[in-house]
Amino acid sequence: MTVTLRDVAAKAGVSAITVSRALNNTGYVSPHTRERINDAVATLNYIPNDLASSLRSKRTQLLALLVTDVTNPFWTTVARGVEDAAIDAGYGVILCNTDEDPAKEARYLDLLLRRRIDGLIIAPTTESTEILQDLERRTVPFVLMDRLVDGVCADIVRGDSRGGAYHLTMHLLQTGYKRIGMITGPSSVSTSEDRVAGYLAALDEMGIAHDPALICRGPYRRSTGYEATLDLLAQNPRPDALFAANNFIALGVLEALRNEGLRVPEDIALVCFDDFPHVTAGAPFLTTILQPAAEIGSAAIRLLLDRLANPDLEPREVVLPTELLVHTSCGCGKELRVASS
Amino acid sequence: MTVTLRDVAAKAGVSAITVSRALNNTGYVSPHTRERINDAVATLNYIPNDLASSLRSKRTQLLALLVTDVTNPFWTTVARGVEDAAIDAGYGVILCNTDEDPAKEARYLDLLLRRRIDGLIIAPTTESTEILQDLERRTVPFVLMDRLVDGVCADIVRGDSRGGAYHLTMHLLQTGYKRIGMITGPSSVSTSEDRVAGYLAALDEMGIAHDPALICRGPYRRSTGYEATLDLLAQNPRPDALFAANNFIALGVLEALRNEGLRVPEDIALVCFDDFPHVTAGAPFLTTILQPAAEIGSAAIRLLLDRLANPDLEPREVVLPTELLVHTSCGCGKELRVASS
DNA sequence: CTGAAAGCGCTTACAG
DNA sequence: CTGAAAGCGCTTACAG
Repeated sequence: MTVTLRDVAAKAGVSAITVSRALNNTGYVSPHTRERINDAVATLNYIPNDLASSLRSKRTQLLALLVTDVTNPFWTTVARGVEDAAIDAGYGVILCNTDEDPAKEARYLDLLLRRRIDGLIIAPTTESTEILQDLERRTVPFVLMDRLVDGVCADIVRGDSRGGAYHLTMHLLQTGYKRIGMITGPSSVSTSEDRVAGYLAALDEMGIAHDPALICRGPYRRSTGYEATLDLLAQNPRPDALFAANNFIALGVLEALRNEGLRVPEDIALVCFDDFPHVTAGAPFLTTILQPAAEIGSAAIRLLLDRLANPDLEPREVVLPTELLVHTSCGCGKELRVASS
Repeated sequence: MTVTLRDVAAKAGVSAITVSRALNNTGYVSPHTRERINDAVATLNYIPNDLASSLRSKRTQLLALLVTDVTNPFWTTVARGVEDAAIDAGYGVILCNTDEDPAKEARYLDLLLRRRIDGLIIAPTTESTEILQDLERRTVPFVLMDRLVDGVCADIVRGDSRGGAYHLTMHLLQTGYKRIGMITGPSSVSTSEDRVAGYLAALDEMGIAHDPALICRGPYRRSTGYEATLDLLAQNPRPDALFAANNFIALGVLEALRNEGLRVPEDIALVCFDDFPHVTAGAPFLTTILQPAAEIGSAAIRLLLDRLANPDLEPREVVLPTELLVHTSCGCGKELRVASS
């Protein structure tokens, strides 16, 4: 029923291996033979069976990318970078969304290992240590992305969270803000603590004592921004600026401020990490630290390919610089200028 | 090196088929044997090879979803609906982004057929006819999504574009707007023409002659909204309301209006299809027709599973109702109330 | 430049 | 309830 290599070989009057060699460009095939084979492939409408070839060759030419939230444009942009770079290298990419859920992550990983992917890029959830150590034991090639994990020594690509947070905080301080509320992710996620570290470093450099009550933590979600903002606004004295450690948190902050009747930046300043590029189209909705999402993706593929080529490589760390965008318009006509540089 | 079924069988002191039966719950295995097998699996850290089992059984338990733009939250929500429903049924889903590019679509399809996916759900690009007819010839089970294609008779799930556009237009007319500019997608995409049809039906019902100059077409992109808005604003008399046929077009419209110094809704009204749910969080940024994206996804899986179970089924069409949301806030504090119902 | 044989790791189909 | 044999559709390794 389905056309196989054997059928093509019969039609072309050659052996199966010769067809394999012609189609995969592995080994020599005379031009005349090649032509006959191509004709046979075309008339029979042959589609090779990658299951069979992968089973035999022990390579699938398939990589996987596990991200923690596909609804976040940061991650879709990373995914685009990964995919483009992978295709250039002749690999396909399977995109999986773990939703920050260790159970989902474990299920996907099991599925992927059963499919015998050649390697994977993973933005770990908050409890990935064991899963990753298991991968190390199985010598599955993988690259960490965005987040470091204690006890796991592997290639990693990430943005400069600490540096970015430092710049964002400095920007606020130099503009004259003094009491900056920091709303960040879980303490178990390295980006979250790195951003706190950058924030503290800037305060320190400017000789401002830091108030622990100004630092709020929670999942990288809208609700975290909303609730933390209400908490921070209840403080006395209340913050004159807020630092949202990611874009979703910033949305929650905006919502809470609106409900409280506070305007940005007239009543309170707001800055954040990442934005919503397709909505804001190059004009971030707040003063923002932008991470080079697509480059993070392509760098991860580069590390992974290097490792596939040479499994004994020492683990490497790639830290990509961030960009401070001081801004301006929210995409709907209302000006949200926080400060100018 | 890698642990195989044979190794597990040897360790458990049974044959390979028995292990296969135990792990797949196919056929009887005595409780005692099963226990020994489970122990062996655990101590050997066995991971089944799905390539081998798929090759033999001719089923991969894998479906594919081709969408035209993963950066559009409408499609990520659809994908979520597809994936959740697929997992419940024991299938994995491979998500592919065609970017409205027929070449990319063809490349993905080739890759997927080589991997022998069991079926696929496809939101076709503007030139998919041949590719889809090829799928029909190969009897690959597939379901169309969002868009009909001329000359292709297949299962399809879509939102009620015509009905939604009718309601949106009626809403404007009943609020008192009379000259409504329509900015829609390419005429080769069925949703685009359905939305025009709904728009025309509403005008007709209210006894308003339609002006062809008020209908602009282009890709479902921001730039289309931007350019068409400038064109429409140059008309005399100029429109008092604009209808953006999708969310990205609406962003371009907003940008153009802002550049022209026009406020929504004081100077001109604006309505659209779909919004940016994660950014606006339930409060659409404009008066909007919402399509039930997740339900479109799960319905597609249902049709596809039915077809896998029974390939001779007559093609079915599922049209899901849309919802009119009259609104309000743009997510950054500025009110964009267009009209009230 | 081309081929015959063996095998990747499973499951099907047939027995008992 | 369990097993021996065959085969899914390719590619590897060895020859010529």
